[in-house]
Amino acid sequence: MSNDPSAPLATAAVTPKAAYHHGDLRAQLIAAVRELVETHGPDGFSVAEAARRAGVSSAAPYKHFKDRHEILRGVVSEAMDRLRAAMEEGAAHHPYGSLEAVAAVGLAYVAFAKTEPGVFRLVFGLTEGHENAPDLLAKGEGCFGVVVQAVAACLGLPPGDPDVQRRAYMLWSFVHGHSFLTIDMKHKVASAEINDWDYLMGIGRAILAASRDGAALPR
Amino acid sequence: MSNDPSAPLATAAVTPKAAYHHGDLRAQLIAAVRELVETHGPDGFSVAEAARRAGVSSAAPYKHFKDRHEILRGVVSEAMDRLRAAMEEGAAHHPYGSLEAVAAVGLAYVAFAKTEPGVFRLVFGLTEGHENAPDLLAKGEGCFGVVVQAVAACLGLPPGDPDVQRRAYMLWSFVHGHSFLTIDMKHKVASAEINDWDYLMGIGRAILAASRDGAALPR
DNA sequence: CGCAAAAAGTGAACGTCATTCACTTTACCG
DNA sequence: CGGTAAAGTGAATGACGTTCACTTTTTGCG
Repeated sequence: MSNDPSAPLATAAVTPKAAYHHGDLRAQLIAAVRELVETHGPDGFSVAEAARRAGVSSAAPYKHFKDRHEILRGVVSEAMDRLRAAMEEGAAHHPYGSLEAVAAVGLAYVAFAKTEPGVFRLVFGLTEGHENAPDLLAKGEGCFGVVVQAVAACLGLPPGDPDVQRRAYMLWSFVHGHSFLTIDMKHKVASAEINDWDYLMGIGRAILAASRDGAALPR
Repeated sequence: MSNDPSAPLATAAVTPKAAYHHGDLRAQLIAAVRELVETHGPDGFSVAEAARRAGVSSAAPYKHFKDRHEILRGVVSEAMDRLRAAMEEGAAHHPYGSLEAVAAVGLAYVAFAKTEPGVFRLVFGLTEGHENAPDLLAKGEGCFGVVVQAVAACLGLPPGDPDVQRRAYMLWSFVHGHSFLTIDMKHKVASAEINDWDYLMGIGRAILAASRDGAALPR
């Protein structure tokens, strides 16, 4: 739902429950909050300011969201859709099963973190009201699935293979950590001059190449 | 400063600027905020509640901190001291230059994240008022230095060697990502049954063992 | 077509919070 | 011993989150 980030301004009955008075507020609120999170950090957002930007009263958002947390969850949900799409598109630009495809998935991940650091942090920092949100869990699983699929194709193994799962998790840890350290600038030693593509190709090679001998592989 | 987390309750003139009326409020506020961050998440903390727990009025904290952000920074600073100490202690339990020492540093890192997930997230999620905080940057550098030193000793190279820096950064990315994914439970596939020690030893071996041939090493 | 019910939005209200200010109280130092 | 500066108080201010009683609009249906 709400797959189009830029909602039409005219009187469009997109969904039966979306355009009574305003014109799809829900989506506009999410967009406003996304902007606020990006510019003022994950904490520097307020329902009031989002409502102000959408041109409605500060009570209007509560017709579409139960909490402030639910608005955040909406932003996260939308962001995870975009992240997954970016990862899939990255893989699609390279031959199926190639190491490049794996690296491209990671590159899309890092690029997302660099482009939208505030939202990225929000996605992986949400703790308040998200624990029991099955949709977000499922989307996280979906993102991980993209990695798993690329790794499985590269190794020529089924996605359910535990070795595939383990290597995919390792790659994800690596890319996730690199993304966070990059946007945190808690490194400034090596990361600044790191070429992400070379870095990711190297990591992928190190983790996937060991499949044949298994010597340097953990466990 | 304020190296003792449990401040004495009696009238103790620990520092000339610490025990006029209350009894080292500053430290008690930081402790209270640390608790709040841990139980209610990084956002669910308020100056008022911290002051309440310390038994002072809600205006008292502003005699010790400029902002709420400055309190957070205090918590982060103290946490980074503890993190670094834990990493050093981990390394000290193993022979100097051993692979085990490197893994122990990582294990301490992961353990910290597991023990204090809220504070851990705060440390690496602080974006509001921390950009120009040279002390925090320096402490982050200090933590990274522990990794660098262990890696340098293991490889028999000087800490300034670019190869050491690069490998240390890779290890850090890995451990950082694994820590985050663990506490986020954004994995639930493999991480739950992962034995951290074996995992970290394997990672260390994979990244440091390639020093001799360099075949599977990135770039 | 016409109307009732539900959806969507408003404005005021309440309690909480962050922050400031004028003020008291207390410890220290010359 | 008296002054000064640190440490703490309490009230005030403005913003925010959330609720509530209310209006307005849309829609579904007889």
